[in-house]
Amino acid sequence: MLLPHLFADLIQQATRTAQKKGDLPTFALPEVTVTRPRHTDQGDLSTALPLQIIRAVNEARKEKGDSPLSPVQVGEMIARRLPGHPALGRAEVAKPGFINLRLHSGWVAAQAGAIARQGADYFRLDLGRGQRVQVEFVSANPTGPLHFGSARNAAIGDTLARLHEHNGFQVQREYYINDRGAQTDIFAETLWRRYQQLHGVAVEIPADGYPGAYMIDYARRIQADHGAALLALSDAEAIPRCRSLGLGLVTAELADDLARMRVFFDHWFSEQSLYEDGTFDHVSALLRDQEDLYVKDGAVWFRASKYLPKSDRDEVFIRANGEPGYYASDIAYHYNKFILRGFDRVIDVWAVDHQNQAARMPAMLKALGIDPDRLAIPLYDLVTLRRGGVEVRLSKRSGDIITLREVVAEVGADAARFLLLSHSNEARIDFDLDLAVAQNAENPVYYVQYAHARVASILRKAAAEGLELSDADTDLLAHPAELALLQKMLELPEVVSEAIARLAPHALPHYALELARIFTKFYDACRVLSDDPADQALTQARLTLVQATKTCLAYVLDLIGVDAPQSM
RNA sequence: GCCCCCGUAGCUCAGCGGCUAGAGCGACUGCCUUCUAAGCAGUAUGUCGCAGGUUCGAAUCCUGCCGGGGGUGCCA
Repeated sequence: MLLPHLFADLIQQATRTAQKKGDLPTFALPEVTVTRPRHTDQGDLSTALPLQIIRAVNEARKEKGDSPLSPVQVGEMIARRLPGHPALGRAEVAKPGFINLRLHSGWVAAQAGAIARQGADYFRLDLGRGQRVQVEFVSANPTGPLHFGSARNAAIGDTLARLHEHNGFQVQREYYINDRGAQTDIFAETLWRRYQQLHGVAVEIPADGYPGAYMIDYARRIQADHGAALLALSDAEAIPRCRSLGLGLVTAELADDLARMRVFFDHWFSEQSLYEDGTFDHVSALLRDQEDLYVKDGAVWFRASKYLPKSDRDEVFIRANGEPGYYASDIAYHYNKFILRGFDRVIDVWAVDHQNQAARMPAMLKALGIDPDRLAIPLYDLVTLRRGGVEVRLSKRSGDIITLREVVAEVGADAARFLLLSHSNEARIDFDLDLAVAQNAENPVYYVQYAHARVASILRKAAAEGLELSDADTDLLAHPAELALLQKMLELPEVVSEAIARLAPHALPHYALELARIFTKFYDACRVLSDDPADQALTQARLTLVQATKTCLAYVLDLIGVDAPQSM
């Protein structure tokens, strides 16, 4: 249980007791919230409950003819009735009407031993209770290399997946391949023309084709595998062939690019397969039977307005040209996710330019009989890349693109992930690549990694001196720097829980930085290893603390997919 | 026009109802015979875009305005 929840329970019990004993009048209590105050002199955890209930208290007292109480008096009445708990230390009531609670320092110190014993399990929560969750992310069109914007999607999606799989969910990472439709057609034709050009055929790529040099690379690879064999084919035969060969090349490349960011997918899902295995037909029939489809202007429309009372807008299901629109694919796809594959929960990670599309998803889910709350769509803003202050366009159609691969090669997967995850999803990321590289050594990610390397170094040295981690007397951990370090570790489950609830991982790198800073202060203030035999017990206790720190740092770094080095 | 996001220290950004607004970078001053100085200690810096409102309490919620970005039915 999260510490704020535990303490909220204690406060609630105390308040009920105060009511039963007649200190306070009886009335319905609001939900008790306990928060982490900003300043240490305001306790480790704090609640403003007296301020929230003061009106109800005094109204009830007035009816009985009693004089009004101050929030501080109410706070004291509650604080007096607090039940005992090993984690609970002192409780004090502060000025306007806060109850500020301290953790019991002996209990805090003992957590060092618990963490060292249990490892990362100490921090894990069973939020999912085994629920199956799918995280679908990146899913960029398979028409070329990933540009740097996709790196943000990759970092967010993968970290959301890691957060879930460490905290009680069964997770599947999926990449949705848009392997049908106009973009794929143009991609296939461009590839075919490039292939022909390699063999000296005087043809041009389509006017709206893909001009990037990478298309020539793909053509070369087809040439390497098949020589001139395709030249004998007609356009009608060659283009589908090139589509298939090209998609194979691109998806392999996508997987390779993403692997360089430590992102690995469990499943690559083909949009086309929805049309080949009958899912689309089945969903169409289903909607038709529900009278959710109608014809207008030569197109077939889905009656979305029926399911979204606030909207009178319907969606094109099948376009006038007979081709299903993307919304149709999305319906079939989500039918597949929820009904055919039975995920309890699905997370689609999309960029903000899909905001309207995201807003329309609940309509289809309701039509399919699926609770819309089972689908979550975190939206993140775009990444603007600059080089020497000049914006570098990431556009896929411009020919000159900055790829994910290039940037990762330049700044490294660790720095890239840490940086991309440090911003809230809604914030646009705008950074200068030259600056990022120039500041390489000053990058916060290295500060965190350095802290981990120092921790590892101490433990290595201790092992070399024959010291073994054993049952230490953690009561010896009483230095402010030691307790501050433990306090920070104890906050981690709250950070994780919040990140999952909001589908927003950005607090994790910030937390990692804070933890690293507090460790480094401890490192500076408290010598761990000592030659003096008289210090043996303290050394043991501190080694336990260092081991706990290693566990905690490594776990957070694992969650954000950043390496935890043993040395630097 | 309408909808969504952003506007917090010189820069990049956290904080999004709680009691004295933070971090990193940058600036300035000290600190390496001791477990990694990719470090530590200290100093300086903010009308939290503007104006109202709600609340015991607002950077945080509501309304309007200003500035930036995105979206707006047969592309995805």
